[in-house]
Amino acid sequence: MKDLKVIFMGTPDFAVPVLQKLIENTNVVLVVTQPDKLVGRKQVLTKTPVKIEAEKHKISVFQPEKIRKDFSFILNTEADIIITCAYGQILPKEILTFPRLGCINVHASLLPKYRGGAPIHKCLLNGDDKTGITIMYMDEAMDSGDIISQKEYKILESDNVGTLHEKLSQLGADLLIEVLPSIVNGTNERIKQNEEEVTYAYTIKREEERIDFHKKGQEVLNHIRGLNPWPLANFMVDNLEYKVLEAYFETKEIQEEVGKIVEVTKNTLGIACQDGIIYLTKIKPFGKKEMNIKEYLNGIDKEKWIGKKVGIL
RNA sequence: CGCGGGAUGGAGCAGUUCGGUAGCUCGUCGGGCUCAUAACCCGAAGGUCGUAGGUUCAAAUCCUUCUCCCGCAA
Repeated sequence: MKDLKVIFMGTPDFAVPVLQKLIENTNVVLVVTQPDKLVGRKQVLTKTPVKIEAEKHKISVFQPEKIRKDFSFILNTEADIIITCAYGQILPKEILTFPRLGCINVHASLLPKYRGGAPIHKCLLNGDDKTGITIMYMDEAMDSGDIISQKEYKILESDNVGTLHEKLSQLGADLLIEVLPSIVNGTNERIKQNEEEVTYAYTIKREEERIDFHKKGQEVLNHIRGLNPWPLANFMVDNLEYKVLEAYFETKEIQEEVGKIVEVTKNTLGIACQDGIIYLTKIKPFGKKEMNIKEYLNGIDKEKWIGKKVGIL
């Protein structure tokens, strides 16, 4: 496959293993990625992870602001196939119909479940026990094209967004290389997505990060896990935001009001939810670094914390 | 120069408004109690209060500089 001319389009860390595998196995002639952006408090102009990887291998990089309008450069590049993975922009029809072998996407869910930008978060938020990777043809709508191949991944108790991210991106890269020969010689499968089973995983909104203690304990834990290590679940106390990294749950008869801090001891901080108490174990208070709950409790007046209401704005 | 929070013994914090001997909760070490303990009691060590300068009889505290950490917004 070394003579296969590939244009790769992708942006974040998740796409990097895919690019690496393509570089190893094919001839990547061009990498398309999002424009460099000013990042962080110091507003440093930062390259995307995909761009950094591409430059490492001296592959030319194209960064259109809006690929919908600015795509002639791509059409003038000689290529057999376009492969995308978390690129971040919708491709215009002109590009989709351009390469002779088509445009292929690597997506981090078992389509038609979780079309969209946050499939990894979503499967954890929903407490799914499995997810996976889909290799698919692209069409004009988002993640709606025909499926070429899928691989399941059984979600472990210990997985969070970070670990799943890592595993799925590796799995995606491997699966792509596995099916690529069949795509090249036209023997691959091509399965339509069942429109009745479609669900969406939109990018997480700011409001969705706040913990809702009206829910059941298990749902709260899913919420915490499904946003860890990014962007993190949070709640408010006295108008200060606390992010939650880890917690556990105990079923209990609850008389207290939901969202109230019902237990503060040397080692534990418990908040009432619908069917029990959520005990926080690792948090990150506003302006501070992340720490074990025990450390934080050393510094607060425990008496005053009992009975406080956790704000659900 | 996008907005804001922070830096105080090993950890987490208070003290800063209104300058006047550096404190709390833990941890560590030693001792005691106990069948035993992550529990309890007694004692000890450990800090030039992020950096540099200024004001003052006197600065963690007031003024200025710089560094580092964190959240938001992009």
